[in-house]
Amino acid sequence: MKNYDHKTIEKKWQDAWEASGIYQASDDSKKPKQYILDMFPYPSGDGLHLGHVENYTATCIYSRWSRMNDQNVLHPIGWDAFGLPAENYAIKTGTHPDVSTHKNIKNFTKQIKSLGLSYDWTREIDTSSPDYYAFTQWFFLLLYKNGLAYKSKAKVNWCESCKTVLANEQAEGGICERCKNQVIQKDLEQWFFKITDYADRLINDLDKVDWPASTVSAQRNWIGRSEGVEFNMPVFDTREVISVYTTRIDTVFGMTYVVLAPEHSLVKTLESQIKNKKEVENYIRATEKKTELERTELGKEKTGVKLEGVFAVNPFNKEKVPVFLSDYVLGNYGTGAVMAVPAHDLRDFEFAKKFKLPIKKVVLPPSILAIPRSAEDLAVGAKSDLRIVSECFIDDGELANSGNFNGLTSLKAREKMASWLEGEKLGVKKINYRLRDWLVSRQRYWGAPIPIIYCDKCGEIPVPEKDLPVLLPTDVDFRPTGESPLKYSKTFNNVVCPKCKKPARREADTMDTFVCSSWYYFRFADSKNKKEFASKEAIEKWLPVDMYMGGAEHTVLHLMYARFFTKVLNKLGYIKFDEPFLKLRHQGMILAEDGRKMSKSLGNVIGPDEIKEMYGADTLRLHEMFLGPIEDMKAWSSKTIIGPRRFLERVWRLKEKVGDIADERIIEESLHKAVKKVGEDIASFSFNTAISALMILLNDMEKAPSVSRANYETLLVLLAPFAPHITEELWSDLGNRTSIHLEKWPSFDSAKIVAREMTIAVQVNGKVRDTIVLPFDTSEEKIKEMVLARPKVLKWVEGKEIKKIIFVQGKLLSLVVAG
RNA sequence: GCCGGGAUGGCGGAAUUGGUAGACGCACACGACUCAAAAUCGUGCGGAGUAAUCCAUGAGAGUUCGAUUCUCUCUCCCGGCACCA
Repeated sequence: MKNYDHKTIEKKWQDAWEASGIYQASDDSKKPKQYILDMFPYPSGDGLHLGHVENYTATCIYSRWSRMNDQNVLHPIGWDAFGLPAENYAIKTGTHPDVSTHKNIKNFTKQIKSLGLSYDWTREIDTSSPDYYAFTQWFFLLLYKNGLAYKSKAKVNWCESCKTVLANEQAEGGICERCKNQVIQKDLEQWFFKITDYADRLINDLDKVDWPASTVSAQRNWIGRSEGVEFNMPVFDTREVISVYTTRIDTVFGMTYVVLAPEHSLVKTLESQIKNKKEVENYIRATEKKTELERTELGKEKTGVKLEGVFAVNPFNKEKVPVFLSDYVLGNYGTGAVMAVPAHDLRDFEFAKKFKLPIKKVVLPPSILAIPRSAEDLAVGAKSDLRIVSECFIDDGELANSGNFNGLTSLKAREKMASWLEGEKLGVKKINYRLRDWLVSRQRYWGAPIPIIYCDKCGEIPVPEKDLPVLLPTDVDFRPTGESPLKYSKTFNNVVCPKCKKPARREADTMDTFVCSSWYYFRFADSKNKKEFASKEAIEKWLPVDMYMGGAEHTVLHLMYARFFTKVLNKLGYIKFDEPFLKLRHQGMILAEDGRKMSKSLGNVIGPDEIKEMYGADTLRLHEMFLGPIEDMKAWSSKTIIGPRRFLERVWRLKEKVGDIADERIIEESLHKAVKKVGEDIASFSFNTAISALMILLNDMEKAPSVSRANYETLLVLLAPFAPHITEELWSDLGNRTSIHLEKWPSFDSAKIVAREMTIAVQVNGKVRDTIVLPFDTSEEKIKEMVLARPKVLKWVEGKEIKKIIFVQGKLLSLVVAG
C-alpha cells in the first residue's frame, strides 16, 4: 500500500470484521461483563445524522477499549421502530409503515456499518416485529395484573374538523397540524400506568446512579416532591368540608379566600348553596373549552368566579372567607383546592388584585424585623378600606398577625401548626408529587396493540399470555376518521371472549412507543428468546447496563419510564437490581456550521455520508471526537476536519520510519505518558484530550531519528479504538495475522513517565521571574542555593528580606520578600 | 420565576488536592522544496512595548506567597421545567 486510500481500506475491513464476528458478545465468557448501550435509534427516513455518529462513535471507542482491557463487552444495536412519523408518512403517501420503516432500517444499517461501529449485530432487535412486541404486550399484562395499569377518563387533544385525536406533537400551540383549526380538550377513556406509585423510589434511587447532575435534577423536578399539610375547612352552614393542600401552612392566618379548581366535585355538591349558578356554569364551560396550553399560559390574566353564598371557615381563626372557582388551580394536583394567601403567594396576589380581595400580611421579612414596626407594615386589608400592597413577600420570615403563633419563624411555625392540626384531627402532614400517571394509549395505528378484550358479559378481559402477540392488522385504513384506526380492521376487532367464548371486541388503541423502549435493554441480553422477554440467566449475566449514552432530550421521559419498568420487575421479583442504567452520559448536540440547529428548512444539514466519502469514516470519527467535550454542544466544522485527516496521513507515513535500530529512550517517556493519558481519557469520556495525547505522541515519534516496530505498534493500538480501519490495515501490513482489535491495551510504567529533568518555576511575591531546568533528583537545599544565585532572581530579591520560601516538589519555588 | 450548566487568543478548545494560562488542532505569516501551484516539511503566532517589563481566563470584590481553579456579589449566554399551592 502506498497511499492512504480510505475507501478501499474501510470497505475491506468492514467485510472482514463482519465475516469473523469479532464484536460478538459471548454468553459463556468468564471475563467480567461490560454492557455498553446506546439509546437505540428511531429509523427515520432522513437517515443517520451527525449526532448519531457522535453518540455511536463515543460508545464504540469505549467498547473497543473495554474489550482490549479484557472485558466481555455487550454492545448491541436495534430499532425503535414504532412511532408517529411512519404513520404520518403512510397517511400522506399510502406506503404501509411496515414497508417504509424496514426500508429505513436497511439504510440505517448500511450507514452504521460503514462507520466501523463495533456492534454485535446478532442481537439486533426491532420493536415493530411481533417477536418483540409480544413482550411489550406481556409487560402491559404484567402491569395490569398487578394493578399498575388502569383505564380512566382523560383529556386528549381533539380536532373537531379532522375528527381525530392528536398527539401532543401534532397539536403544538393548540392548533391542529393538518387543518390549522383550534384543538380542544376532550375527555376520553384512556389507559394509564401507575408510575406515581413509584414516585418516592424514583426520587430516592437517583442517589444510586452515576448520571449527569442536570439529568438527575431534571428528574427530581419532574417528579416534584413537596412536603406540606392537607387540612379540612368546614363550609359555613353545611356539613361539607373543603380539603386544601399547602406547603405554607405558616401563612394560614393570611388566608383571605379559598379557590377550587373548576372541575372540583364540590361545585355539584354545593349546588343548592350557590346563588349565582348561571355565572358559575358559564365559567366551568368556558374552562372546558380551553386547551391545556391556554389554561397554563404564563403571564395570562387570572380569571375566576365567586361562589356567591359559599364560605369556608379557617380553622385557625374561625374566620369566614369567600370561595372562588379559578382555572389557576389545577384539578389533578393536591386536593384541587387551595387556601389563598395573597400577601405571600404570587398567584394568589394577582388574583386578589384582579378581584379586589383583601391582602393580609402575616409573615414579615427580616429587613422589616430590623426596623421598628409601623402600623403600615402590619396593616390588615379591611373590607371597607382595601389596601392593595404593591409587593408580595414569598420568602420565609417571622410570623405576625397569627394569634398564638406570632413571633415564630416560618420553619418553626410550619411544624407547630401542622402538629396543632393533627392534634385537632383537622389535617395531616402530606407529601405530594407532581408526577402524573403515564397515559399510554394512543389512538394510532403504528404501535403495539393493547392486549385487552371487551366482552359484554365478562367486561374487561386481559388477553391470555398464550395468545400473545396480539398482531397488528394490516387491513387498516390510515386515513383519520375520528377513532382508532384498528377499529376498522375486519380481522382485528372481532374476537371471542377468552372467558365465555361469546363474541367480543378488542381494545383498538395502541401503546405509546415509550412503552417499547422501556424494556428493550433487557431484550439485548437474550434477543431470540420466544418464551420470555429475557431469561433469568441472561439478565443476571448482562444487566444492568454499565454505560448508557444518548441524547439529552430523553432526560425525563424515556429514562423515567425505563426506571419505572425496572423497579416494577424488581418489586415483582423478576430481577435483583432496581436501576437499569448505572452510568449515563449525553452527547451534546452537533449544530450546523453556522451555529444554528441543523434543519431542512434552513438548508444547513450535513450528513455523515458525504463527509465519509471525502475523508473516510476514521477521519469522521476522529473529527467528531476532537471537536470538543462530548457533552458540550458543538458546531460542525468542515474547515478543521483537515486536522484529523492530516494526523491519520502522518500515522500512515510514519510507517516508512519504522526501523530496528532506534534509540528507545528518546520516546520512552512520551510513549508511557500517552498510554496513561489515552487510557484515562477514554475511561472518563474525554475523547478530545485523548486524541490530543495521540497527536503529541505522533509529533514526538516524528522528531525521533527512527521508530521501533514495537513502539509504532503501540501507537497503532492506542489509536485503534478511534480509527479502527487505518490501524487494522497498518497492523496487518506489519505482518500481524490477528486483528489489532483483539490486542491487549498496553500498560505503562509510572517510573518511565517521571522525567529525568524538571523545570522549576521561580516566583517572587507570586510572580514568575525565572525558570530553571535541573536534574530530577536535585535536593531542595541545592535548588534554593542555585535559585538565589540566578541574576534574574537576584534582581528581585537583592537587598530585601526573604520572609518565606515555598517549595513544591518538581514544580516551583516561591519566594516571599519584604517590601 | 425555579433548577442545571457555561463565559479562556482570530476560531474549536487544554489546564483539579490552588503552583510557569493558552496543550492539541484550525486559521494566519514567513521560510524550504517546486518553473509554478498544491501537498509536505520547518519556524513563528494572546495584547502593548526596541527592551526591561506591564496587561490578560465575562465584571467587581475577597481569601492566599500564589486564583482560570476556592468564597461572595453582579452581567450575559445555553438547556430543562413552569399557575404543582
